[in-house]
Amino acid sequence: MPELPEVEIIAQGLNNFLQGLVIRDLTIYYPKCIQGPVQEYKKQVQSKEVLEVHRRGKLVIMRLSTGLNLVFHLKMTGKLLFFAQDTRVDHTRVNHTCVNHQTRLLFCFQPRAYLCFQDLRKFGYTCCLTDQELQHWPFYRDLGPEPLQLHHDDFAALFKGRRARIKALLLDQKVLAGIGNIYADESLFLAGIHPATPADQLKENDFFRLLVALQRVLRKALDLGGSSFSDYVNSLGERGSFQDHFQVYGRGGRSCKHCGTSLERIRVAGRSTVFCPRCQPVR
DNA sequence: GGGATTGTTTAAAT
DNA sequence: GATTTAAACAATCC
Repeated sequence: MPELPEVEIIAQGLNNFLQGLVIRDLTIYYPKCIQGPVQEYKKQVQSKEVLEVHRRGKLVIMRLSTGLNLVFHLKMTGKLLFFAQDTRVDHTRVNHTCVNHQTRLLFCFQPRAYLCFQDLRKFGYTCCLTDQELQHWPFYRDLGPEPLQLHHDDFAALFKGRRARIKALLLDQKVLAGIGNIYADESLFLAGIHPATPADQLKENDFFRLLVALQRVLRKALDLGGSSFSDYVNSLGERGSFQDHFQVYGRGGRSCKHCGTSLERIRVAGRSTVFCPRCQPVR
């Protein structure tokens, strides 16, 4: 469930730790997490230097020397953990935080350090793409704008003439990049907008409040180290605390922190959706 | 063992 | 054709 704030924190951490390091070895425990030919992936990353690590949408992108990009999508339960040089590595994969039963990949760097890709659910994946391949990859190419770098004029335009429910569009990575179930529900609550409202029924003022709410929620989550209600941890294995500030997500049936009304749980765009019928009325 | 979990893709419907 | 919705899929936990 890492969404924009969690992926951003991971990418920033890895940028600090991995910049300038050279990939010396890669151990593959679960080949299916690699998209494309596995041996080619291994060959491509071998001896490459990490130039920089950043986030785009929910993707972690590690820029390597000679124009290659190591891309990760963490999906629900993916983790990217950094281990410094003095970490003991247990290749038997038993009861060890660095290499355990969740471990799918282990990168070994020079100077000695490790990057461990763990993923309980095995939905996460990685691929190695040239700059050109990355630009032409449909998922990457079609990503919508970054919510934190968006101006109010451009925001309303994203929804112009669209009848789909506002939450479905917030979750659509082609409309807006990086938003998932948590931050969609939380920002709609803060903006006082019912998640099932057709986008074309919203007024200019609604879009203004929605972008303010969205950016406020994302920034607060970033400040608090992300949401760790399940298994998210940053690149050092540390939990965030934004889950302690959820207003609606995962709180169906409990009372609204603002007005006391019982929060409702419905399905929108195939996903569990919680909202306050009083603070977010249908209009 | 069925249901819930989620982000994304694909197919079907409008 | 474009847009929208629903179903399918990945694997695991409870």
